[in-house]
Formats: sequence, structure tokens, C-alpha cells
Amino acid sequence: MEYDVAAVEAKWQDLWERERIFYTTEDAERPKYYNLQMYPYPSGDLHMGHLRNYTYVDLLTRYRRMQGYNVLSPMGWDSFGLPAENAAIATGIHPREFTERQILRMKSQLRRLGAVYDWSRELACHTPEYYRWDQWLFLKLYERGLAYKSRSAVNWCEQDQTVLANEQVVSGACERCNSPVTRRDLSQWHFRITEYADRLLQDLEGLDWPERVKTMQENWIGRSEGSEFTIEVADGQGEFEVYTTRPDTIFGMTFAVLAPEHPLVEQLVAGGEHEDDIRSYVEKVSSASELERMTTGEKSGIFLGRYGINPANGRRVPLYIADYVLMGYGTGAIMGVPGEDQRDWDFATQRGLRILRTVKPPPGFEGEAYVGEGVAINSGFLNGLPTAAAKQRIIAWLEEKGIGRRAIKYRLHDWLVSRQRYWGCPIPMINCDSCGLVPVPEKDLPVIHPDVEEYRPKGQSPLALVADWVEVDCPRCGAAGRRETDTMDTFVDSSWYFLRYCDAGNSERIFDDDKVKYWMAVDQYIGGVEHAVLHLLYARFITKVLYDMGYSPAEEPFTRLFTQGMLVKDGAKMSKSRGNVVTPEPYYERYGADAIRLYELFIGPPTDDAVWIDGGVEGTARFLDRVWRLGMGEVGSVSDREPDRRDHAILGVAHRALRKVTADIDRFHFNTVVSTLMALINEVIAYLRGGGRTETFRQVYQMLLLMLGPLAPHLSHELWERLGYGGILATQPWPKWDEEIAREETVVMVLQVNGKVRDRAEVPVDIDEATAEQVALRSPRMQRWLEGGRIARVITRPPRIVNVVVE
RNA sequence: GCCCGGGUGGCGGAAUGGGUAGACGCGCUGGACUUAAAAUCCAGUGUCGCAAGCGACGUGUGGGUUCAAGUCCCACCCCGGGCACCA
Repeated sequence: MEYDVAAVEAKWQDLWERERIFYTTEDAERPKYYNLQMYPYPSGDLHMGHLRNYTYVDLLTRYRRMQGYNVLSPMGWDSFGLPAENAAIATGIHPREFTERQILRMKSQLRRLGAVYDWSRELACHTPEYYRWDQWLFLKLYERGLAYKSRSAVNWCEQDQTVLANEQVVSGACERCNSPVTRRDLSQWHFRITEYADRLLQDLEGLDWPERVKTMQENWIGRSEGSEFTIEVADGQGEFEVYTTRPDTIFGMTFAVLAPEHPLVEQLVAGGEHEDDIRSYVEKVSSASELERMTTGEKSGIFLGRYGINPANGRRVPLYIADYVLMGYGTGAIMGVPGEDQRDWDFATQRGLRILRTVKPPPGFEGEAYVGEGVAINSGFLNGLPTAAAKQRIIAWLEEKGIGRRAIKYRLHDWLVSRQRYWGCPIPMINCDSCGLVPVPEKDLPVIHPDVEEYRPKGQSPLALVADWVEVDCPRCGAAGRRETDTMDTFVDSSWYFLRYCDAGNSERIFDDDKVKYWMAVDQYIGGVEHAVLHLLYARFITKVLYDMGYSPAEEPFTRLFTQGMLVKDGAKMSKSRGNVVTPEPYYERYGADAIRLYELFIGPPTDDAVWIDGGVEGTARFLDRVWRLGMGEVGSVSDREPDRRDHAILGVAHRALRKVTADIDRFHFNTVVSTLMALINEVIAYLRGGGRTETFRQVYQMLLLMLGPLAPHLSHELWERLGYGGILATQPWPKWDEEIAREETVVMVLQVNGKVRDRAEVPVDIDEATAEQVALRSPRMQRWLEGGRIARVITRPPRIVNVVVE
């Protein structure tokens, strides 16, 4: 009988949804399993690359369900963001309309794949029901001093006409549009993520995450230990702080450098003889793009015409400004120690500054700066001390003098969350001339996102043009006030949505305590590695804040993280912008969703990038076709004969396959799950050709369908029903293997002479060493290689291998 | 420059602790069925030598440890990713 792909798939997709098979509520009786993928931006059409990820998640949902877990697998939409807005600029269609249309399309495509979710929990962050809680969250952070507005140099994307967080600048360019990022001095909203730097770093340890991602976060947070101390400017012109990880080298400081944006610079320059030159240098540097500043060649800089005092030895050292010193890190000023720092060495040699070694380099050292550890020299009272001891000693001395202290610095910056764009959540703050910044009262939430005429960004949010929205009375004094017109970074939306899924419909609270307590944390989180220092860091931060506030029961949101590889075609990641996408439609029509799913699983290890091969789906379709014909009785024959060793053998094969499939799903080796099932069916076909037994076949085939259920659900559900196995496949328990049946009775033992395979013998699995040795020595083929030699040793590893060593 | 991954047939890949290298699939070759094609089925398919039972070689390169190395150690080459003047 023909397998009608379209009809069968539609039938089961309909049933799963109608019967709400994968909808769920809290149930204390069953262990919970919160299975989640990073919610998608509703970009419209899914290509094969997307389907790979959805297949993994769906496989897990179905598999854990069969294992008896109460599985929560929700779906929602990261629906604020630039693409909808850019489309609006191009077409005039309102981003809301555009977005909602895309959501519907994507839902139908997920359904077509056979992906199942608890749709009763669907959320979309562009809806007031959702973003109202973004705003509530913002207010809570503000109350706790974790949200603040301040003026500083920020990253500005000229193309998108908005500021960007540090995490969104990749090699000096905008993460979204890839155009160069410049610096601007602007007053912007930040979240104080740096306050959580230490906890974010420390708690990484307990997470079952890929090492790679943990390392990326570790580096991004960039904790360093050292000390800071004060340098006085000669002739009473002020003082400034420097930070160093090598205070032990302080005697080697022969100059000092301030960042061009350092606040003291203005004071030091005013009235000085090089005033104009210095000002134009500062001008030049600060207007340069990140990319231009990131040169690694010649270090630019200029002498300030002033001197500082090295506190260790009282010597006068020249003060410079240079662009290799960054205002955003440490104190924005450094001591220049050319002997022990390569950057300072470069700067000093380019200008003929004095170089003094204060750590003794190892014999034969021929490099420039010596950055390793060693014994202090030319360092007054530190002389003779090894680096670690010298550090202790000098810090104690600085503290005693009251000019320095131990210090810890992070590379992590506070998270810049305001954006000058339209399609995002409005920041719930009001500016009042007399009260200053006033939060919108909680009862007035949500601050509804207004419609606008003009979406084009012009350096401020298009919301600023909606006068009757902007102009409000100050909630505190009643005078005329103006709303904040910036919107929030969409990463704010995504930093807590997984909590909202636990209680998505709640209109009274952000979510119910008991519900989040039951479901959190996410047991398995799946997404792309590109979010390692973006979403995955922000989500951890916000979860910790909510935990501290008593809202989240979990301090860490994602217990286990899996980052899948991308799908590659023609040497590049499959993506719309590269124009190398493979659309699933023709494959759905020819082979069906199950064949696509199976090939996505089979294509390679889920962690690795995989190359799309057009003919690949044909292989998995052929496999499914064989499964079908087998179930329909079109292969071989069965009868009600007595069981014999053929039955025993095929049952062993099936139970071993089950054991391997279970282990391989657990360790995310989905590609070998598929190959194991293929190997199983090849064996079953051979078995049936040799005359199968009705009951044995039934047992084996049931196991096969149960294993195939999470992978190729439509076909396996249909067969399960047609063969009258009872109930719906999805709700059957995952089968158990019997070690006794799975045990192999005989195995092929390898016989080697001097490590080379010379023969093989079928032997009982429980063969002992002595017998194994005899088998090897008696083999005629082995004897040919043993003749004339003296047997020095025989290594037996029964029942695997016997290696005879001859001389 | 530093920190992670990774180099296995024509291709995707397999080989949890050192123990049959190449499972499974794609592709290709030959055959069966067919008037023909498609579909399906059967056989073959790492390289070299051989008519063949067989032998030699073979997991990026060069060394090493071991009875035995894709797997462990040392050095190097190449590819991918992350960070990149962070004091």
C-alpha cells in the first residue's frame, strides 16, 4: 500500500494539536523537564538550517515525554527588532502588521515539520501583555539602583542610527549591519551588570554548558587582580589614579599615559604651550571609529608638557596621552613600564623614552619587554624579591602611605540598553523640569507603544515625533513632562522570557511564584553559539536580579546548554542574505517531513557545522519507505512457527539497538541514532527474508516504531495505529531493553601476530584467557606466521583480541 | 599574539575506557526485474600489487611510548571559531 505523505502528516499534526497532547500543567507526581530553544525572531520563512534546530528540540520533547517526564516545551517570538522596522521603512507597512503576518507563517511551518509545543503559552514581546513586564522590570531595576542614565562615550552605528551595547560591537563593527561603529558622547540608559560581574563569573562553574561558551563569558567578564595608586602631577597640578596588574614593577615606571578622554587632560593642557596641538590630537582620536583606533602598529600619542612623580622613587616622569590607553578600562590611566610591558616598550622606543628593567629576565632572554615573572632588580626595597612577594610588599607599602590599594577590575561594561529606534519597548520614564527623571507609576503600565507616521531613524527615536504621546504630566508634581522616547534593547525582552513561559497568561503579575518554582530552571536550552556573550550573559544577569528580588526561584536560568552547529552550503552559513538557502517545500512534497527530519539528524554531529547535500534526504526517505513496507507486510514473510535461534538473534539485535539509541539520544549523538536504526532495519529485512515468526516480528517492530517515534513521528504514529498496537504512539512509555537478551553469545575475536591481524575466530563471549590463547595458537593461518619464530609473549584480552608476539 | 575546536575513502560521517579503521548513508560500477524508464532488489566500492586464496600500505606531517595508537606524549603544518593595545 502506498504511503500518502501529505494526508498522513496532516492527520497527525491535526491530532497532536486537537488533543493538546503536548500541552502541560504543573504535576507534582512526575519529574518536570523544561525543554527550550532560544525563541526565534519571526523572520518569515524557515530554511533547512532552522529546521535542524527545531528537529533537535522536538525530538527531545517527544523522547522525554515517553520517558515519563512532564515536559514543558513552549514557543514564542522575539518580535521586536530592526528587520520589521526596516521593512516598514521600505514598504510603509506597520511593523506590527508585518511581524504578526510573519509569526503566522512561521507557526504553520513549524507545524508542517511536525514540531509540537504547548501553544497555550505562546508569547510575543511586541504585545503590551508582554512588554508591560519589560517596563515593570525596568522600574524594578531603577528602584534598586541597577538602571541609571548617564552621559558617556558610547558606540554609535551610523547605518542604524542608534547606540549599541559593547556586546553588539564585533571587531569595531555593528553586529547587525556590519558598518563601522563610531564613538559618541551621549546620555543613555544602562543596566548595572558590572555589579554582578563576580557572581556571573563564579557561577559559571556549576553550569553544564559547553566549555567554549563558558570560556567566552569568562574572557568577556575579564576579571583581573592588581592594584591602583595615585600619581601626583609635579608642581601641584593635580593627581590621577593608575591601575596595574604588576605593581611590583613600579620602580620601572619611566613615563605615564592618560587616555585622551581622561577628565584631567583638560586641566593639564589649559594654558600650556602645546595646547592647540594636544587639543587637535584629542579631537582626532575621539572622532575616529573603533576600527581605526584598533591599529596594532605605531602607537599614536602626544607629550602633555607635564610631569608626574613616581611615588616609589620620587623621580619625575613625563606625562603623555595616547590612544592605546582606554578610558573605558581601569582608571583610564597607566604607569609606563617599558621594561616589563610590550606596549609600553613599543611606545617608549618610538619616542626614545628611558627603559629600565626591574625584573631580571632569564639567562639568554633576547626579547624586548620581559613580561614573565622573576626576581626584582633596580627596585630599591623590592630588590631580590620574586614577583609574587614583591607585589605583596609594594601593595602594603602603598597602603601604608595611603596612596594605593589592592584592586580588581573587569573588562565587562555596564549594559547600555537604550536604543534610538521605533520597534522596541518604550522606556517607562518621564522627564520633568522640576523633578528630573520620574518613573512611570506601576499602575500606569504598560506605556503603550504608539503608532508613528515616519519610521526612518534620525538619531533619535521616531517616538519623539508623536507629540501627544511624548507630552504627559509629571506623575510626581503634575507639571508638564516629557516621556523618554528611546526604546529598550531587544535583548532586554529575551533576558527573562523563559520565566514568563511558566505563567504566560498572567495579567496580574510578571508570573506566579508556585509556577516558576515548579518549572525553573530550564533543563535543556538549545541555541546558537553566537549568543555566548549576548543573550546568554544578559539572561543570567536578569535572572540573578530577579532571584535577589525574590521573584525567580533559580539563580541560574539554564542548567544545561547545547549549542548546535550551523548548516553550510556552498562554503557559507545558510542564510537569506547570502542567498544560499535551501527551502524545505519541494522536499516536503517529494519526501515528507519525516524524511527531512531524519536527514537533519543524520547529517552529522549536532555540535558541528554540517554541509547540506541535496541527495541526502533521498537516503532517509528510502529508509522510511522500507520501514513502511515492512509494516505493511510487503517484505519477506512471517508465520506462527516455533521460536528458534533466528528469533533469539533478531531480538538480541533489537535490544542492543535500543540500548545504543537510548544512550546516544542522551548524549546528543543523533546522527548515530539514525544509523543504528538503519542497521536494525537491515537486519530485520534479512530476518524476514529468512522466514520470520509473527510474534517475534511484532515485538521487534514495536520497538522499532517506539524508537522512531521521536525522530519520524508521522510515519511511526500511522504505522502504530494501523498495526493496532493500541493508544497513541506519543504517549507510550519508552521501551526498556533486557540486558540478558541484549547479551551477545558469540563475538568475533581478532587474532594478531605482532600487532597485525592474521585471523579472526568466532568465540563465546565468556571465553577465558587460556582458551582464547589456544584458539589463536591452533589457527592454521596464525601458524603460518608463527613458524620459525619464538613466541615471546601472548597477550589475551578475551573476547576481543589475542596478540602473539614472536621474535 | 593569546585561548578554544578540528584535520579519517570520491562525499557526509562511524569507531564512549588504547584492542577488527572506514559502521550507517550519499555517490559510483555491474547485475536482476522491465519493451523502456522510474521504483525496488542483489553484488562490488580506502590505495597499491595479484588471475586469485593473499600481501603491503593507510586516520594532516615528523618523532616517541606500547604487545597494540585515529585514540596517549613531544614538535610542527593547515582549517574554523573566539578575544584582541584590557595596563
